[in-house]
Amino acid sequence: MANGKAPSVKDVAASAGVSLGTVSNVMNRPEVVSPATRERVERAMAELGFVRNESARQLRAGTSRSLAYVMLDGSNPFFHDVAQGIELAAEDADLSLFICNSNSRADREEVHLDRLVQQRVQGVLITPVDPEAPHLAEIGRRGIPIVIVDRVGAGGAFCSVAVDDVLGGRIAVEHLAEQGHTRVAVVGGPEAIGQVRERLEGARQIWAELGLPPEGLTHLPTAALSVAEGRSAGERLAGIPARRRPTAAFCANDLLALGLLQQSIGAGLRIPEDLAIVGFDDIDFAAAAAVPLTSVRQPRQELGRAAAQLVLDEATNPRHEHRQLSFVPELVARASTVPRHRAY
Amino acid sequence: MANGKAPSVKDVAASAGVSLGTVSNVMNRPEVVSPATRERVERAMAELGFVRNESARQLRAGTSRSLAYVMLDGSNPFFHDVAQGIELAAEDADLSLFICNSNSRADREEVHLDRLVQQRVQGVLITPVDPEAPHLAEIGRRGIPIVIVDRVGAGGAFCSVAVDDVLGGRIAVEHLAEQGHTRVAVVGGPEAIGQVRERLEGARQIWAELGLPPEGLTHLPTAALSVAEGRSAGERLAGIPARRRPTAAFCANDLLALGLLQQSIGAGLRIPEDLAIVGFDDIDFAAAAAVPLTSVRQPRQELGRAAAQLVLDEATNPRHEHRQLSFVPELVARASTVPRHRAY
DNA sequence: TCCGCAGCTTGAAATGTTTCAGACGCCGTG
DNA sequence: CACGGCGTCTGAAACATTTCAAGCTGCGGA
Repeated sequence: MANGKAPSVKDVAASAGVSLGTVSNVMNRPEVVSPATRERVERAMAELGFVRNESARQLRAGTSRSLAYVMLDGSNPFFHDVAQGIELAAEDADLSLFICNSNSRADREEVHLDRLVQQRVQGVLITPVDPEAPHLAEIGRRGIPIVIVDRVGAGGAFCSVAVDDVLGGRIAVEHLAEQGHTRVAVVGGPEAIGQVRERLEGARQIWAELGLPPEGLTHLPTAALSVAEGRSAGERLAGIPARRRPTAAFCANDLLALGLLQQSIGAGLRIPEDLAIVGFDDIDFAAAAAVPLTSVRQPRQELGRAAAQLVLDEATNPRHEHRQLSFVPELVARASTVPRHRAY
Repeated sequence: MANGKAPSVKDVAASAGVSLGTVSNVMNRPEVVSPATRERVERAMAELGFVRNESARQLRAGTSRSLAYVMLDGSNPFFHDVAQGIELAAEDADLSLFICNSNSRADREEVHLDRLVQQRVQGVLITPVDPEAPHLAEIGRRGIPIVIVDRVGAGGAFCSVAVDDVLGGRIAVEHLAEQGHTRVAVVGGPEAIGQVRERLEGARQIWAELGLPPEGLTHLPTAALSVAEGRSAGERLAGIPARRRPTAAFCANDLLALGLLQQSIGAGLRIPEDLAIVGFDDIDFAAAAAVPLTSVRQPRQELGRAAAQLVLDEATNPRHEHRQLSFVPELVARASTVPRHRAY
C-alpha cells in the first residue's frame, strides 16, 4: 500500500481495465458511465487507495481550489473570528483556505501576496496595512479577485466589506454622553491605521454635535492596538490631575480597553463609577472580562462570510461589479459603563 | 498586461529569444547561465509580469511546498499561538501553511485531512480530537509525515510534541498546597480530552503524595474548555456550603479559569483571598485579566516551531526516526493565587 | 439488410514546469 | 591540427489530470 509512489488515474485505469478518460468520468460525471463500469472503477480506486492529485487538477484547470485571507494582526481574536466566517463560506464552496498574518507589516504582506499569486488562488481577502498600497492594485491587475476586509478600498477599485467606523465612534461616545460624562478620553493609535482614524473622527463629530465643550474630549495616543498599550494609557490617565481627569474612556479596540480596564482595577479605581470604559469589536473576551466590557460590536463572522461571497462572485460571475458593503455597528452595553442593573 | 492568460515560461522564452530550459535555469540555477542571457531573461520576465505557476511546479516535483496545521479549537488563542510558531518555521523553510480548524469534531478533522492529502502537502501537524483515530494512521501509511501537537501519539507511531500535562497538573496543585489550601476544586472536562485527563491525574497524584485528605480534592466536570463553562462551574462552586467549599480552583485551561474568575468577581468574591485560581496554558489574556491569572505556561510558539521542525525532518531526512518531544511546563504565579506583593 | 442513433468508452492533446542528456562553440594544450 | 574540456544553451520527456472529438456497440425502425 505504502509501496512507493501514490497511485495515479493511470494505475486505476489499468487495474479496472478501462481508459483514463473513463476513470476521470467516474469522478467528474458519473452519470455518463455505465453502473457496471463505474462500480469496477470505484472498487479499483478503493483497493489502490487512490487520491486525486490536486496540483494536476489545478494545472489543467488553470486555477486552484483555494482562497486566502491575509490578516492584519494574529494576536487580535477579532481577526480570527473574521477568518472563521471566511472558512465557513469557503467550506460551502468546497474551497481550501490559506490563512496568513502580516502582523501589520507591509513587507510581510507583500511576501504573502507574492506567494498567493504563485499559488493561483481563486481570490484574496485581505485586511491590508494600507489599502492604497500599490501591491494590492497589482494583484487586481493580474485578474485575481481581491476583497478588502474591515476597510474600504481606494476609490472603489476593489470590493470591500467593513463596518462604518465613524458611526461606531459616534455611538460609543454618544452612549458615554448619555451616561452624563462630560470629560472623555479617546484612546487609540497609531493614526496611520484607518480604523483608528475613523473611530476617533466619529467620536469628535458627535461630541461637537452634542454641543459638549471641546476641551472635554482628550486624545490619548497609543503606539499599537494591544493590551500592553492599553495598560500604558491607563497609567498616563492616572497621571492627570483628578479634577481634569476624564471620567470615561472610549478605546479604539477591545485589546486596549482590556488593558486599560486591568490597569485601572489594579490601581484601585471602580469601574464604571470612577472610570467608564467602552471598547470596540466586541471580541468574546470583552464579555468575559472581570467587569464585562461595553463594546461596539462588529458582526465579525458575518464580515468574513460576506467578503468570501463577494470574492467568489468576482471569481465566477462575468458581470460582477465591485461593491462596498458596509455593516452597521451596534453598541453592546455592559457593566463597564452601566452600573447596578447589569445590562448584560 | 491583464490582457488574458498569465504568461508562462514559454512566453518568457520566446520574448527573450532563448529556450524553456534556460528560463528555468535563470530561476533555479542562475549561476549556470551567462550574465548577458540572464539579464535578458530577467528583463523579459519583468516586462511580461511573469509569475511561476506553483501547481505546475508541484506536479513536476511530486509534492507541494506547503505544510498544514489542523487545530483543535479555533476559539482558544492557545492554538493560534502554536500556529504562529509553525508559521515562523514554515517561513524559514519557504513553505506555505494551511491552517484548518476541526472545532473538536472528528468528522471535520477527517474532511480537512482528506483535502490535505489531495493537496499533497509536505507534512501535517495536528492537534487531534483523538490521537488513536484510524484516519491519522491512514495519513502516515500514505507516506505523509505527520506530527501530533500537544498530545503524544499512539505507541510512537508518529512524532509528537507536547508538554508533560501530568507534571503541569502537579505543579499547579503543589503551588496551591504551598499557599496553604486544603480544599481545592479541580475544574475541567470532558475527560475524553487527553489533556484534561492528564492534568487532573497530575493534580490527584501530588495531592496524594502530599498526604492531603482525599475528600479535600473535588472534581467539577465541565462539558467543554470554554469561558462559558468556566462561569457555570463558578455557579456550581458557589452552591457548595461555605465550610466545605474549596478555597482554591485549578482549571484545566485558561478559558475555564477566566470564566470562573469573572463569575466569582461578579458574585462578590475576593480573588485570591476567598478563592485562589490557577489556569493552564498561560495565554496572553491570562496576564491581562482583572486579577492577573496564575497559570501553567506551555511554550506555545516553541511547541509549534519544534513540531514543524520534526515534520520537516521526516519529510527530508531519509534516516528520520520518530521522536516524542516533551517540554516542561512552568508555573507563572500571579495575583490570582498570591495576594499582596504582585508576583507578576 | 441497412441506417441512424443513443449510450458508453477511448485516445490524444493540453496545461506549465523541471530535469537531463546531449549539442554547440570556443579555448588551450599536446 | 586534433582533442578534451568547459561554459552555455537546447529540446524533449515527464508529472497527473481533464476535455473532447471520434469510435464502437447494439438496437429499433425503415
